[in-house]
Amino acid sequence: MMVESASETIRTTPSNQNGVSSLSSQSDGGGGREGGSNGDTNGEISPVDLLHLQQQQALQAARQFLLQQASGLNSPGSNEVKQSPVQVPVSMAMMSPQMITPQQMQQILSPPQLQALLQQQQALMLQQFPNCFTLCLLSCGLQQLGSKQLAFQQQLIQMQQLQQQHILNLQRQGLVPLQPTAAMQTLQQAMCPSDLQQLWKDVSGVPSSEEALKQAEGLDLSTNSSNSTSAFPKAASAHLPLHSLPNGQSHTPKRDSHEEHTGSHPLYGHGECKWPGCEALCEDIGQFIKHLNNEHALDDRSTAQCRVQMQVVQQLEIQLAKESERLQAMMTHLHMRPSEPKPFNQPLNLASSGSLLKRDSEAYPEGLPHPPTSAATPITPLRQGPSVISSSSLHTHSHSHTHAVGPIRRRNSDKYCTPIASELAQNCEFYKNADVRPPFTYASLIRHAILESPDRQLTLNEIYNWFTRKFAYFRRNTATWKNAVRHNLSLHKCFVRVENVKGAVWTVDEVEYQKRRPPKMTGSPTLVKNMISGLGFGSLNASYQAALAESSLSLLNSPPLVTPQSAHSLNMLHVGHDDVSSTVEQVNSNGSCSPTLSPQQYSHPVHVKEEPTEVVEEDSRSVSLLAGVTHSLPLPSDERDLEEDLPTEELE
DNA sequence: TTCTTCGTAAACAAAC
DNA sequence: GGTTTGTTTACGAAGA
Repeated sequence: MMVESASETIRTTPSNQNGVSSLSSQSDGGGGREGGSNGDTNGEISPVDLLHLQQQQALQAARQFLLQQASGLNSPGSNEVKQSPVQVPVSMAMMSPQMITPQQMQQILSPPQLQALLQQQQALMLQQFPNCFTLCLLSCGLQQLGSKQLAFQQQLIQMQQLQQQHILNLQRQGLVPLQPTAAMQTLQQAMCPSDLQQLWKDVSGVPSSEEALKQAEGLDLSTNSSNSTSAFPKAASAHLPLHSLPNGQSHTPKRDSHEEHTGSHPLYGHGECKWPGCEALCEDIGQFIKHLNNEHALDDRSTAQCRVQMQVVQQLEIQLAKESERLQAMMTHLHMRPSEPKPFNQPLNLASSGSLLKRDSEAYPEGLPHPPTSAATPITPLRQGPSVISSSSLHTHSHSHTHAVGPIRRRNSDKYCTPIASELAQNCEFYKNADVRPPFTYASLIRHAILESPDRQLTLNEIYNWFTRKFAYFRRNTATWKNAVRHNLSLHKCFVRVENVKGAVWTVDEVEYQKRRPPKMTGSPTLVKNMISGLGFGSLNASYQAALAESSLSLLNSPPLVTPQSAHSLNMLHVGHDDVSSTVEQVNSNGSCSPTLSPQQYSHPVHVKEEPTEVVEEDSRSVSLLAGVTHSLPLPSDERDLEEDLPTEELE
């Protein structure tokens, strides 16, 4: 029964809808409900501007190619260029009035400026993704870049179409006398053979001519594509047909038959040729193969298109490298272990979408909730695995049973997720509108809700309201999560129920909350620090480790706080996973839509609006509560508060 | 393998 | 009597 119920929950969960499609639409400037707002909030570029920049980039790339070809204008090959006066107007008409011709572009901008524009465009593309992108990079490493690359490639396809149209147009006008040899040289000069091959596979999904030859000869090319940063599975490229060979040979029958067998081809879909700017209708894969061989053989035009595409990809790779370096620097700064090269075909957290996402939660270095994360994985890391952010986001877990969300979320929250306050602060809009389960435990969320309130106390109903207000996810299945909230409130000693005149309110006993953390990490700051370094940052969540190290350092650097009496408590305060967040928050949280709490604030004694009518409990809860009540006035965080709060721990 | 944590479901009681 | 609130137990999944 439980299983069925859970399964039903999963089935009815629209989490998948938050996946790639959702974010993709954002990327496309569709202005989805949420995504739109995010984009507007974080990006300084509108979809229209982005499109315009893309067009400019496409033209820029084309222009560069044309300039290179210009040197060989007098070559005899120019005679081979098709000239169709009639087609010129047509092709021109296909171009958006907003587009700027290469000539105009040249008049307006200098090559360096154009190049700078290109770079800028690339950066903007990265920024196009909501802040989750940066967050994902931080929390999940680069693993989700693969899915982002997909998004980029979708944009590239659009750019390709523009590029090809323009190039074709120029060719038809006789402005681009392509010379086969020159074109090939240009290609070869652009990149080394291996890169060329990789790009062919990564970007166009078409094997390079060289590789094609090898494949035709039955050579094993498995050695290529080192750490495939491509979002395209190797298998896909491996099955790519050889549309043409330098020597004029066509693809091998074997491959052909395979293509026809599988009926799939990266350049074929919906009965159309997906070659940039082609869209030729092909009834079946066989016809498509013929079309591919006839129309998209290795000629000047195809080479030019490839060349342009390569430049675009190169720029993206450069940008990726820069962002990677930035990430490394950030992680290093945050005491995180520099992430090792990870396959980019793994989803970003938050959401990661489906097919491309790995189900292995381990794939996420640190999860982010990346909820907002990747375009491909809008889901939270929780459930769908995807998520992701959880992102899910992150992974497409085949959660066929009971726990649609729980376990996954929990692990993510404890091990991989970024600090809750930071995460919520940075992605509050996302969670507020996207039906994505937050990658945090109920306890963490409840605690955050309570601590976020002015008086550090909330009634059950207020907690409910906070959940529904902050997370779209909690606007459904109310019976389930509300029960879970109540269950957590009752179960965890860190949540203290205080009777008011008006009723009962719930507060947080921070000390108790922190005590939930692994006992191993308690001890002297030095011990903690040593343990962290001893672990080599390998067995713990990077952010967690970083926070631990950070806390340890902060403790060491805060003599007033470290007293023999308080050392133990302090440790506990700084060991909690959400403390991690708290600690890290201080480092990371910059702009946020919701107030974030510093560790001191989190551990600040609760101020109960009205004195409890009676304190019946005599367990630690009551003791802690009394201590909290005693300290009443919520002052700004400072050492004194923390110090005063610490003795409560000794009472136990 | 065992223990712990977490999420979920459910039963139950008291208060509203 | 119905709903809300709070407590408790049980179970399964996942990770350490």
